[in-house]
Amino acid sequence: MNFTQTLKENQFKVTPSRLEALEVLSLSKTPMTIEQIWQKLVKSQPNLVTVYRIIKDFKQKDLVRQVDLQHQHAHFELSAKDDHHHLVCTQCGRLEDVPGCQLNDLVMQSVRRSSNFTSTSGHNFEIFGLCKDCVRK
Amino acid sequence: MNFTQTLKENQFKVTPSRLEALEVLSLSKTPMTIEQIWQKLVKSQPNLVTVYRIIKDFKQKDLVRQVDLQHQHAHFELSAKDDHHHLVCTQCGRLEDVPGCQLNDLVMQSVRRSSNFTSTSGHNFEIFGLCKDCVRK
DNA sequence: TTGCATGCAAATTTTTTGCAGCCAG
DNA sequence: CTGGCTGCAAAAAATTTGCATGCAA
Repeated sequence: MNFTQTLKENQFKVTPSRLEALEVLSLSKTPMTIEQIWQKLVKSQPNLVTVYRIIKDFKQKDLVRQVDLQHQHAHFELSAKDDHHHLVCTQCGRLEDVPGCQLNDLVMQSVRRSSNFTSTSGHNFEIFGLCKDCVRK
Repeated sequence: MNFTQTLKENQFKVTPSRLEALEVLSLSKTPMTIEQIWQKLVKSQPNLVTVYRIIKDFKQKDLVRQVDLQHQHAHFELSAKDDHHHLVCTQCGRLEDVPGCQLNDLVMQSVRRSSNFTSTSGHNFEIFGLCKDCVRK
């Protein structure tokens, strides 16, 4: 993927922090917290505040989506990634991706029946439970 | 519903704040923030910190589920309420319930295919978009 | 009476804001 | 050049913790 172009298309100036943020997110297999993203930004080394701002702006433009794993912080992942869901351990936070998304019909149906909404920008689907390690304890 | 019994079954002492918290949650049509719950606790008038603790304990025992509407704070609703989903306006936070839940098959299927999880305690499904009022702007 | 519950104050943690200087376009 | 971008410091917001007292069981 061409990150420079992605930024330009979304009316962002092309800066090292933004480019590296996109790179880091694209390389991550799991949703990341702001703090985690920040620690991976080894080349540009921006201020933590800047990371907050970058991700917030990305979210506004739907470049990233926010995922709530109910484990302290908000997590973020690239919207461009395939739709998928998450299995989350309520005890230890362990995370597993559920590949594919069979929710599009349901999403469209829900919107069609809604009186207040006519379109959607995305959706979240997380399944919570205890992972096998935490079940044992 | 008998709130006293609910508390006893979950090894909680029966206190005015806890009883009223259950009552308030059961009367609410939408998920509430800690702050909103606190403001509704007019009879017991507990400290805000106490509400944080009560809801945290309830969540631990799966009496309430946490819902992330991506609008500043975490929201909570009674687990006992029927499964349903939410349509959330990313602009103004407007909320609409999507009644019923057609996800049980998908949840079970996901767990069956998972290598790390064997059971679930719940799931969240939120659809984000712009409500009709915010689309106009 | 005994230990969980609560209030209060304070500490932590998380996120946002203001402002000056910097740099991509 | 010029307006958006960033760093730094500080503020604000959200949540947690410690400890003394209170009250349900």
